[in-house]
Amino acid sequence: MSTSPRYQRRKEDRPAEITAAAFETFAEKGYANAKVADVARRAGVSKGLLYVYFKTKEELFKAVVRSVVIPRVNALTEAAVSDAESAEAFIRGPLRQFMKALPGSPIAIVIKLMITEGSRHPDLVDFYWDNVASRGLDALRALIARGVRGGEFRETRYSEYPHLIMAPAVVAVLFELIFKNQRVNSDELIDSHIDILLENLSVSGRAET
Amino acid sequence: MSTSPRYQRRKEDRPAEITAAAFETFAEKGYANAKVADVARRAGVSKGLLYVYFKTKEELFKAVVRSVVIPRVNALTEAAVSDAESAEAFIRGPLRQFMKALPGSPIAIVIKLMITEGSRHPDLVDFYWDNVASRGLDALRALIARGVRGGEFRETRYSEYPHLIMAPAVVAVLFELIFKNQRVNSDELIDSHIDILLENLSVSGRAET
DNA sequence: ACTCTTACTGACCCAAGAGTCAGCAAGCAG
DNA sequence: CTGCTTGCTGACTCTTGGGTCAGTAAGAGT
Repeated sequence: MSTSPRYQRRKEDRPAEITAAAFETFAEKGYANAKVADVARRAGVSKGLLYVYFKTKEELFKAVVRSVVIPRVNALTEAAVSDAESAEAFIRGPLRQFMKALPGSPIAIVIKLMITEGSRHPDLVDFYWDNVASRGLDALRALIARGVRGGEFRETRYSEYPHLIMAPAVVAVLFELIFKNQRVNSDELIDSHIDILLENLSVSGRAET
Repeated sequence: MSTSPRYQRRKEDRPAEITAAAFETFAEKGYANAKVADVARRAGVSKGLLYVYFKTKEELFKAVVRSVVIPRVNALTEAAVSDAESAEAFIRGPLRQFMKALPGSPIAIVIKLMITEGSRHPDLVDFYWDNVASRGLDALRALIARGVRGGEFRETRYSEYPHLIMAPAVVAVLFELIFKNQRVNSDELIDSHIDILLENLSVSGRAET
């Protein structure tokens, strides 16, 4: 009676599998409360093997952030600058969708980890700034500029501080993070904000609600 | 040669002193990385004594949040509802000051702790919601309602979602928390937001910048 | 089928830090 | 001055969890 092998050798896939398991674990528990043993179990791997691929828990953490963040940002920033649709259409469509999806997305978790562990990992903060925050803000600025150039929008404070465009979405993320998605309707909050935003940007003055 | 006593017995003052020291320590390190021994040393007290007054580290944490949060909230919410100044004046004055002060205030630290440890202390989250978030939002709603009633403001989405009023201030807090007050000018960001907000609320339509 | 490389395991080690407790001494009462 | 209460100390224990390594077995090569 031949037993099936107790494990397979899959050198190639291990790092990605471990990274994915680590992301889930960090998402649930936060960095400090996530045990390396948990990550290993989730990845279907022994603790020893994990330490073959990642020198320390901290290095594993950095790998997670890197692997999760970059792909998400590229897609959106590219879309924002393209001329495929009007700036207003982009705000009402893709941008609004993005904002509504934020609380449930991996980026929400990265934001949380940034707040939690950022002070102890300055290089990670730099990485996040360069690759996410800063690029996102630039994309928004470019979007508004495109709208102004095309005569859709007037010049407002939003050109200077695109932070104000994202702020409500970030707050929605925090509310769901802290209060476990019960005490505020994120979708309506985002919709209200988009209305206010576009009314403010509009060249034609106030429309009826 | 008589030595001065090695310690004084000050039963009454100990809890408050320990709570204060704990707040500073949690602020610097976060809950998980703060050592009880550090708190004790900072309070000028032995670890054993700390455990006389607080059964566990967690209970100490709750005591900290309770003692820090309540006094701050009362002052502002009361001012918001009083008729001493017009709603617009209140927004341009005290509310704006409050927003600018937020990142450096204890509330910022409590927000961080809420994000970090909230999931493990549901009763604390409830406490925070009841005594801070919910009350703050109600006060803002009341403020806007007062403005509308007095003919200063028109009805807008802000009445429904006062979250949108605070959102930029919260984002400013996060930026300083994560990026250590270098990469955004919080004060100007708040000023810009207040301008946009009041323009939107104004019954008379758009004014010149 | 036999060998050899190496991906992989899991028992182990050890530092860190939460929580305990027997005893010490401040300082009031008589 | 003496005794007694109790606020206070700090050395101790014990658990938790990050990190190691000697050994095991997958599975390719011959």
